[in-house]
Amino acid sequence: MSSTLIELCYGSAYPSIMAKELLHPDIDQIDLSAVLDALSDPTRREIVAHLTEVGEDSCGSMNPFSSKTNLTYHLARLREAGVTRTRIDGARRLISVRAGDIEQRFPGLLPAVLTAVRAKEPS
Amino acid sequence: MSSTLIELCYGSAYPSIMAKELLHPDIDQIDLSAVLDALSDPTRREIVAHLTEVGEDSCGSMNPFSSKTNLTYHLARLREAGVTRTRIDGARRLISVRAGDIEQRFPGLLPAVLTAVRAKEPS
DNA sequence: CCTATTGTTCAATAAATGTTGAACTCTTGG
DNA sequence: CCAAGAGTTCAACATTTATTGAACAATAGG
Repeated sequence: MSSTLIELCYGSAYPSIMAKELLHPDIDQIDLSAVLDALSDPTRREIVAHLTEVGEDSCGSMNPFSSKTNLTYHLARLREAGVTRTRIDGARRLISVRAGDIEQRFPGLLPAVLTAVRAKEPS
Repeated sequence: MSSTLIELCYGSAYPSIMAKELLHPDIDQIDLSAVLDALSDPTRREIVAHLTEVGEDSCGSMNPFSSKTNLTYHLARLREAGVTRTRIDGARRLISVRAGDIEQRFPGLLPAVLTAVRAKEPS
């Protein structure tokens, strides 16, 4: 795992690379431990469930789930694990779940987790 | 989570309770975070995969997976999460996966994880 | 150009995690 | 009863976590 947050976010500590493109693992590099770890946190699961429902959402819209700073952390965790994709849209970041990729890599896993989340917390 | 290992193992720090009955959550108390957390560790996943294959096994037979001491820790983790059941058989402990219970509580979850484990490490 | 908005970075902190070796307890077979 | 085998407990440790507030950077709109 990267040591600094900037490396975790951009895959490099180079300032020149900032705000260009965020680091996403490609399908083959998605690691089961990382995914399960990402999904083992209740806040992150709620984020994933929410994103699954709405398709795509900005960081700011998800403030109810956690504080702004902490959200950055959790979203980085999800993205770095390969669970979500973050695309830059002006000043905002739009997040979505990489449902197809995760399904391709670990069939049945995400649906099972989402079923469990919905069972506990009805939408 | 319990503070001391003895509490984690027996649900109480009372020495008189030792070696009598190990603490297992019942189905309704099995927590998704705890299960995902238990399964997020590669060593524990291998243990679960192995147990799924052989049905039931003793602590000592699983030494290849980790050191004796560490095995106690990981097995306590799995048992406390509700993933495995440990029954005492004389001087030995026989461990098995609570596949039915987990399936009832979180349908599809364990099969998906096991499929992923097998895909990575062919038996 | 200013400023509000959006989100990130940094440093700090408290707690949990995985791992180890030495000492211990319990059970069983001789 | 005693020694060997099975597994646990304990204390210690280096890492990783989740969380916070203050300061920062980038963009969009007036």
